[in-house]
Amino acid sequence: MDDTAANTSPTYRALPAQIDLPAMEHEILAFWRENDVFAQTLKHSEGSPQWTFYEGPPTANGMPGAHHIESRVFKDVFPRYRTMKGYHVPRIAGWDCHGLPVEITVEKELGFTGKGDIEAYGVAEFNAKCRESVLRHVDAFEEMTERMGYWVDMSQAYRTMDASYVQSVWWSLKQVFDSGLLVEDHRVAPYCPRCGTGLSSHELAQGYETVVDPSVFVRMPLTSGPLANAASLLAWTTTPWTLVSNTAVAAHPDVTYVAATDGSETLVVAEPLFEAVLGEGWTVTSRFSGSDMERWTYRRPFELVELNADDVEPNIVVVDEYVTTDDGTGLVHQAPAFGADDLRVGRRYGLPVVNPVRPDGTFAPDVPLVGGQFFKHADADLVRDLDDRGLLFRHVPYEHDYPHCWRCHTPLMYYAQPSWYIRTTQIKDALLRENEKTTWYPESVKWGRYGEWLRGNVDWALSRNRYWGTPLPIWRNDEDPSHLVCVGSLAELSELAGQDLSELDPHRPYVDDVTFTLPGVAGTFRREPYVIDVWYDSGAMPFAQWGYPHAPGSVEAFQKAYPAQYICEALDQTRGWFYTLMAIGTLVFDRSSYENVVCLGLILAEDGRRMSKHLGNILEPIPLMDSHGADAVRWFMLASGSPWLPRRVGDAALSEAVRKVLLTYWNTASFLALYGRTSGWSPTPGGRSGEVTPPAERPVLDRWALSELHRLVRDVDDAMDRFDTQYAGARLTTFVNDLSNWYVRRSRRRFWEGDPAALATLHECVETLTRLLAPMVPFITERVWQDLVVPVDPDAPASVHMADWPAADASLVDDDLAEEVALTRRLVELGRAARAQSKVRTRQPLSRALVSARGWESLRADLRTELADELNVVDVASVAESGGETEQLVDVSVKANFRSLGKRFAKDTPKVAAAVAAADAEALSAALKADGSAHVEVEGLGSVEITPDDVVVTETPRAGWAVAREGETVALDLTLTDELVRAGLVREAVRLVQDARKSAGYDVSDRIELAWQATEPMAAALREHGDLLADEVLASTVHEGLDALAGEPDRSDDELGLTFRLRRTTPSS
RNA sequence: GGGCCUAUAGCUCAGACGGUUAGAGCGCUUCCCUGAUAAGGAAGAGGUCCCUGGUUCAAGUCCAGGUAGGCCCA
Repeated sequence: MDDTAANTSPTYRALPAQIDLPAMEHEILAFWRENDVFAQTLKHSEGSPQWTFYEGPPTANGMPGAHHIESRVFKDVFPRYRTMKGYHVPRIAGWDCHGLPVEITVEKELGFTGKGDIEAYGVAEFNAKCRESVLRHVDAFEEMTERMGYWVDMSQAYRTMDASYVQSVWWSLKQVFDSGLLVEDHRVAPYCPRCGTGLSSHELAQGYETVVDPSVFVRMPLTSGPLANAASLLAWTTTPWTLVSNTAVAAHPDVTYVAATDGSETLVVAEPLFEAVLGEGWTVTSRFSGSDMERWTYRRPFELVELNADDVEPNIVVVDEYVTTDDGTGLVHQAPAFGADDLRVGRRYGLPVVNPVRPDGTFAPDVPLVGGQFFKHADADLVRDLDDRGLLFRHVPYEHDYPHCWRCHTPLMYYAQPSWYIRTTQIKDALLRENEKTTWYPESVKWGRYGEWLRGNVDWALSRNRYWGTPLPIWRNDEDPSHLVCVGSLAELSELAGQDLSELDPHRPYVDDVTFTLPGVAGTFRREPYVIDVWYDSGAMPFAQWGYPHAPGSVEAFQKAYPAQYICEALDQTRGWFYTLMAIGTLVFDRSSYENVVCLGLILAEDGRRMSKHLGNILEPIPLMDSHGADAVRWFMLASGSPWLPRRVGDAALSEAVRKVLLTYWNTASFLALYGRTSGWSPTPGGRSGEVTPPAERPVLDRWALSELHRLVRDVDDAMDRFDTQYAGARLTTFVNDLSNWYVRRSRRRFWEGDPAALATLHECVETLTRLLAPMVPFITERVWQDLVVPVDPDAPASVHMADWPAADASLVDDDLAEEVALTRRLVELGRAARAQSKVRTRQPLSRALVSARGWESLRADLRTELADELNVVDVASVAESGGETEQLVDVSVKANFRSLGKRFAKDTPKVAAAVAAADAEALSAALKADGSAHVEVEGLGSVEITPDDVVVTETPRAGWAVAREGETVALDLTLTDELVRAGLVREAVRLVQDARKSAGYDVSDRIELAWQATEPMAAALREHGDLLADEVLASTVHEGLDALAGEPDRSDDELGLTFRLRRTTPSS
């Protein structure tokens, strides 16, 4: 990076044509590190309007993967863009430290199987292990973060386990508590028996797995009602283990049920399911509604546990609207301990809650048959027993999605237990209102996946019977359990407890030990022994990252940074972080905490499958970036395919990004450096170019390049503003290609000659392009900035990432010119096609090309020259200009232009089109040319006026080689004169000498001496055009005859009859 | 069962406002060009634009209904 060259005037540093991208990136990383560039960009922008980004904290107890790169690229690119746009964009990293995942990792390491082991080990010791394990992979995350160029401040990362963070969470819970929305309730909720705790709905959402469960149809003989002892209810369940706790069978009050017999027995099922369940051979004997069946009694399937129901009769038919006839039998087995609906209905009928399953998921030991068995494992024995007793009607495997613990994969139970809830259902309207104000990318998530979720909102089950988490800050009076105190900070707790607890670790078990009394209140207050859902922690980060409102300065910091303008995570956070952020923001501040949210799709392996250790198709982040370069990976993530769709990442896709975009850009910059240096040119005063030609006075291609550049600036800015990196990427790719393969290629001669206008144009293009690319590919652009901008511009910012985002200069955009160049390039394509078909190689000059195209007449002369030069013809002319004998020389065809005709004729378009096709093409074309309009007879419409816009006229010369497409034609006159042949031979000779120069390793500016010997007609050609040859190959002297360069090796081409020698005359540097 | 997304060349994907020969890149074949390029260019092969119906003078594009796959949920 250091400039060792003692230049007399500022000039570019040399950019090697070949570049090792990963190696270059490591140099740039060192440069950023040494100069603290990220911190500088923040300092530089201080005082500017703030644009806030929130970092969703990853859990650092697992290793980072390729999908982490994806989200981090998107988290990086827009803050960089906004920084260049003049905003202050602080970015603070965070680590998610609490929660079940951490506990489970530690449990596994210690070989624990359940909570008993933890209690025995000691909660303090266990939590200390958790604290240690949670930051275990921080190094790996930091390494990846740095390597990929994700700028985020990790030095002051917030950690959700820090005392200030926890207290901030407490403060927010107290707000919720005070508003009456934090309440205890006894509900059936998903429960993980292994972890011994309930789960929230968003945790539940993480853990569905497809499993095969037994689907059983069970006979439950009726013991009262009209069918007593004559028929059985046929009930259906996929959880046979809950049959032990059966207390009722539910029917829908309005559904018709039937009793049907096959001659040997009579069964009751819902009429709509009669055939599906029973099949052939059954006859309906009676019909009744569900409500008719209410309170009929039946014999329960198992007598393994006491029902304990003195005042009510158990095992009755109950009715409720929730019963469906979608599947099963329309008769639903009820076990109030294990189903939310069951509990609700059971309560209505006063039915007992029978729960023989202990919190660890096993049946109580004293239960016959299944005592001690894990609930899921009991299915087999229970089903066999039913079968033995003739109660099993049918038993089939049933594949469905069943919720499992999102971390330990244990099947969940729906289990009645007391829990603390946040009544989010009561702020549903506010959540919908806040969602309306939020911009989602892609838009469909807003009212699709996420909106659905909000509309079906259920209360947030907040408490967990666990150890490593933010403790629930609620203390309960042991003599009056309804008397609760919610504590918002350690300071508050100190005051209540009458001792200084400001240094207390606000975790279990230490907070559990804190008790207090209140004056005039009997009893002692003890903490509710729960920790809270870890998702609450991350959703609280907008304020908790600052320790708001307790920490000094946190109020100011928070007010400046709430809400965020931008957040981004993968789509799986829809019901996770995206929800908890919005919910907590709305609960506490009545305002969502973010305005724009980008949801990213999955990153798949090259084989189209999810990356997993199991499949062995994981791409490790660091090796991936060290083989292709972080810029290539970033470009892929940002611009290849749609960010919100699943995408396959692999070597092929990455190397394409390298070749098509990064290297093409690099080579253009390298080309500029080469010729800028060669000609001693520099864009600043002091260089040779002191006076820069104003753009308007530069040659046509320069003006075109600048026009394209400024259209690009406009489009890319627009796209980035809409968070559309895909479109930005597509536009940038097109421009890089146009600049390199049209502007530079066509302008090479001017660069060889050191034309200041060309150099200035290319410099402006590369410099601006570099700034446009900088947020997306920060490494290669920094390198170009350091080598091509910093050395020549004393006012240039020290890093491209401190530079201003380019502003489009509308005055440089010339749409007419763009169209003319587009036409020229289309004609070039046609000409090249004609060349290829005619088998006359491009190096052979031809006398003329004939062109027919709309817009040709007004095509400016310098573009016609470009065309002639590119096609290597002496002259280009229009078919019409080629002589008065058009009729003899060209075929004319006329075709309707539907787009134009459709606007005018609508329904009649086909008729007009047919009339155009039927018309005399030559006459029509001639009339259009002469008068600017023509008439055709259309059936039913009479004479209709046709303008040139309404038709596509294609003129194809009958002689020569012509290629025509969409009304545009290029024809080549293949007549070769001796003169043309000699000119072609000279070009062949030039190419041979150039090849020789190149293979001899000469520098592009080296001068040579040349000696040749040739047979006819090559010799004649070289004698005639010797000056041209000398000029082209930088020969200061040309000798006919080889002797002048005795000692140099012969180089020859037999086909052309040429032998030559060359020698470098410039002293080699 | 519900919601959302996707379906275009062998592969990966573009296709503003509907316009009549549907494109690019990769790969394949044959050439051309090259004094920056790991490039560039021309031609060829390769398509029922998932299916069916509808709207329209005109549908890959708009509408409805299906099919298949993905994600998320019940």
